[in-house]
Amino acid sequence: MTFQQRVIEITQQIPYGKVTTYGTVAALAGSPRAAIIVGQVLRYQSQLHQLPWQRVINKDGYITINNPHFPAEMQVALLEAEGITVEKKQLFKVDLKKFGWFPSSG
DNA sequence: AAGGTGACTAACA
DNA sequence: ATGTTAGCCACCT
Repeated sequence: MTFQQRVIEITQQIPYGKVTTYGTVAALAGSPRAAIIVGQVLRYQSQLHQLPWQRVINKDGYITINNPHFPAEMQVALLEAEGITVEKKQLFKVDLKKFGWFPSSG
């Protein structure tokens, strides 16, 4: 079981209408300091595994995606389609207190 | 197999 | 509040 496989499984467990952070996924996958790797995994595997990659954002609630094929605007659209409020006037910020999914801390 | 990369995060300033 | 720096570590080639 590789880190990558764990990331994929955990991402698939994020409930519809909720979001979590790269750091949280990394921690659940067993490497709390490998948050940046979570992003790499999603970048390479999101299409192949049809992952809900849009539900993973950074710890401050901001969308920091950097993938030409999946721009931030697309991620915002996908999140809003799930009923998640995105503050477009504040760098695409999501309220983690309201929409965050943190199984290990709650 | 070794090295470059970066969808992160915590410190600093 | 913004901008830079360092540490991180598994991804890919």
